[in-house]
Order: sequence, then structure tokens, then C-alpha cells
Amino acid sequence: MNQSGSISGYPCEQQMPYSQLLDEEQVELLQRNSNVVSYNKKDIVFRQNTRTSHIMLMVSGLVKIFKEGRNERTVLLRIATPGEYIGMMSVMGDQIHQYSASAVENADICFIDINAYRNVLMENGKFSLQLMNLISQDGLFIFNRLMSQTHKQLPGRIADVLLYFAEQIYRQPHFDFPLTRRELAELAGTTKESFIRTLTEFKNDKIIYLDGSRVEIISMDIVKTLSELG
Amino acid sequence: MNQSGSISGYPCEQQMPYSQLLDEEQVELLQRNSNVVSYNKKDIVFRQNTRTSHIMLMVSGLVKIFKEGRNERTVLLRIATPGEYIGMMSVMGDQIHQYSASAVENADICFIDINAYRNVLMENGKFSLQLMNLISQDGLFIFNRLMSQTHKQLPGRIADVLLYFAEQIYRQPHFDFPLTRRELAELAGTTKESFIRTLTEFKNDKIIYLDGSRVEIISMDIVKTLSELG
DNA sequence: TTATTGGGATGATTTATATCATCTCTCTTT
DNA sequence: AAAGAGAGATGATATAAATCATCCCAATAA
Repeated sequence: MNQSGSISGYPCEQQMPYSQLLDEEQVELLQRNSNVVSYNKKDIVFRQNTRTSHIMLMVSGLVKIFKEGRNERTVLLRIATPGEYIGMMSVMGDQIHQYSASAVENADICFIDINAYRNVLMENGKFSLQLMNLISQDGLFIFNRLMSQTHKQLPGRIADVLLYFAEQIYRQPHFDFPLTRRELAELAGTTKESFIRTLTEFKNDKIIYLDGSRVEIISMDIVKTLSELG
Repeated sequence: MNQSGSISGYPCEQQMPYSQLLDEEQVELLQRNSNVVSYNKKDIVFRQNTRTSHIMLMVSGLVKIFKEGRNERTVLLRIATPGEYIGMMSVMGDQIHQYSASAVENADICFIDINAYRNVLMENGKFSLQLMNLISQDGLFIFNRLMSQTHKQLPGRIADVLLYFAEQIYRQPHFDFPLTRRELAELAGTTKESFIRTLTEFKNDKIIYLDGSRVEIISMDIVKTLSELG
């Protein structure tokens, strides 16, 4: 439930998108105002409804971003991978985290002081425009994910989850789910039981190979079709 | 289905958020590169999957932003009011409109050349940061709306629609729906029939007064409770 | 003027999926 | 070694909401 190590700030630059647009002075400013924090699997990074304190950039590992519902229902929005900012919309928006984040596997996250970062944005228009682009992409992505959850039915949503891991996270058609069935269900906007059932059907229909957390997409075409048909 | 008039560019400045952060030269640059286009009720402003061409700022009227589903299902995301940008996330994101927009009532929209606007962003860090804030807010807003649609059941979603008009659009507890029942249903993420039924229940329960498109929220407390309980 | 179309409203029926109830299996914990 | 505790799996049941089928009414077209 808590943070441990804290190494030098320099991995931040490597992972930071468009850091090549920064001049030496700007890099150094960010450097001086960053530090990397390590999290263990299941550690909470931040909780929704708390004030934002830093810009956070994934250095290594996986972190899940989720919304905890008042009446128990929690929704998993996305899995953040190295090189991605987390909580950026909230930092730039109303300064209150709109969702929570926790480590799915051990993760290092670079914390950058907001004011230093804003100063860089203020004086570097190109960098600033690129960040705007990232925030927009991020918004559109979550938007599409939620559209999937709202307006597709189960098989389409499960297919979306499979495609998400295969295309966005692992970039290959075979992988191990890094999440429990319950979490996967939250990612698909359904219940654990329904998720399992539908996944089992996919397995029986030979669309995927499945053994525990091991998955191999046998027919990518069918998965894509299911996703498109909704 | 088409655009008509086209007046001088100056209303843009009045409606543009944070225009007070611009210097005279920047205002003039935007001025020279803007023009206002008038739309009649039901006119399409832009269609999803088309390339973005301009920054668009609402000057007057109401415009609905919606996603058209392949298999007929269309989702109404929000109603844009004067002073709001439309399509901004797409312009700043991947340059392809992710949704469509059409006039709900006669509307004037200021079209600003993207390059002129970007130039201003590049040289005016404060303005740029504020825009980032707007985009983030916008993202969080749509995010919350879709969360409502995904994870609340009907009464909660209908309550959300009522609150949306009462609080965001008209800022008073009595108003006329500017949309048909079908469109309202799309806003609530349901079908026309289910929407009508639930609204009728609200009426029978004396939570609202309802006559045609006329609505008066009698018990704001109950509506808010319904929204919160989901 | 009559016919046609589209919105609004309701009842009856169907259906997708959540909920409930078990059962097994594997880890921890003691 | 025994006893929980939690994950995965599967069948039975319940239910919210979609779909289907009408009907009315007002606006527009022929």
C-alpha cells in the first residue's frame, strides 16, 4: 500500500514523450524537479477525489486506471504502460483526480513538480502543442473505450478487451492476462461470471486458446469482426 | 443541410474563452483568419470521420454532438452552447472528427484557421495552458456522461438528462426540451420507448411537471438522489 | 380534402446479462 | 496438517430494458 525506493531523475527524460523538443535548460529544470518512485504490485498510486500533486510519467511496469463507484461498481478504464502520463487530464483539468491508479505489476513512476512542468509548457510552445495532442488522444481513447462498454454487447466487449491487450499493451496475439478475471470483467464493463462465460465460449469456438491467464488469439479476424459488430 | 450567411469575425473574440489573455496583435491575427457561419436548425456542421479543417467556436444557438453507430445506434454526447469549442479534441488529437455535430436550433459558429490558432498557442503560453485546461475539462465531462450511461440504470440516467438541461444548459429548473424524445433517449443511452416510460413515471410520481416538451423539476432533491443512486 | 409521415405514448413479449448458488483448486495462514 | 480465503468455473433463476405492436395526433404533402 506504499511507496519505497526513489532513484535519480534521469529515466524521466528517456521516457518522456517529445523530450527532444526541450532545450538543455528545460531538461535540467525538469530533472531537478523530478524523482522516480517505485511501487510494488497492488500498491495504490493515487486515489480518486484526492488533489493532484505532480505530473506522473510511467517509467516501467503496468498501472491500472480505474473509477471506483459509490455503489461498489468499479470500472477499469485503461492500463498505462511506460512512456505514458497518468492522471494528466485531471492535473490539467480541475486538479482533482477523477479516478484511481494502482500498480498491476511492480512499476516505477516519475513524479515531476507541476510548476516546473508548467513553466516549461509556458515557454515551449511546440512541446505544449504536443502535450495537447497527447491529452486529446487520451480523451478520445477513453471515450472510445467507454463507447464500447456502453453500446456493444458482451461478445463485442470481450473482443475489445482481447484486442486491447494484443494490440495496445503487448503488441502480439499471445500473452498472459496481467489481471484477474474480476478485473478483466471491470475492463469489459461486465461481471466476473459473464466475462468467464463469454471467454469460455470463445475458447470452445476455437477463436482463442485459453489456459488460466495464458491467451492466444487463434482467429484475429473473428475477434475483430466481433468487435466491429458490437 | 447547408450553411448560409457569413458575417464579420468580431463576435468570435467576445465568445472566446480567455481572449483577455491575448494581446492586440494576436486578437487581430485570429480576427483576420476567422469567419462566422450561420446554420439553420438540423443543418449538419460536420460529420464524423471527416478531416478537421478549422477551430470551431459556438457564437450563438445550440449544437448537438453525437456519434453515429455503424449498426444504427447513435449516441448523443453533449449539447454545445455559446462560448464552447466544438470538435476541439479531434482537432488537437488525430485531426479526424470522432463524432458529428448538427444544429439543434439556428446557430452561429466562428470558424478559425487552425494554423493561425496554433501560432497563437505557440507564442502565448498562458492562453495555451488555459486551452489545455478546457480540453481536459471537456474530456472529463464526456467521460462522466458516458460513465453515467454505462453504469447507472434507467432512472439514474434520465435524472442525469434532466439535471444536464437544468444545470448546464438552461440554468433553471424549468425549461423546454430542445430535442425530440428519440434524441433525448440517445442522450440518456436508451431507447425512445424506455425514455418516455421512465419520464412518465417521474411525472406520475410528481417529481417533475411535464407537458409535451415543457418540463419543470418539482423535486430537485429527488432528481439528484436518483442520479446519485444510479 | 384526404393521405402520409413522424413524434409521442402504452401494453405485451423477448432477451441479454446480472445475480445467486455451488463446487473445485490453489494459496496462505496458523 | 487443518482451515480459511480468494480465483476460477458453471448451472439455475431473476430482471431490467430492448423490441415489437399498436394507437393517437399533428404537421405536411399530394
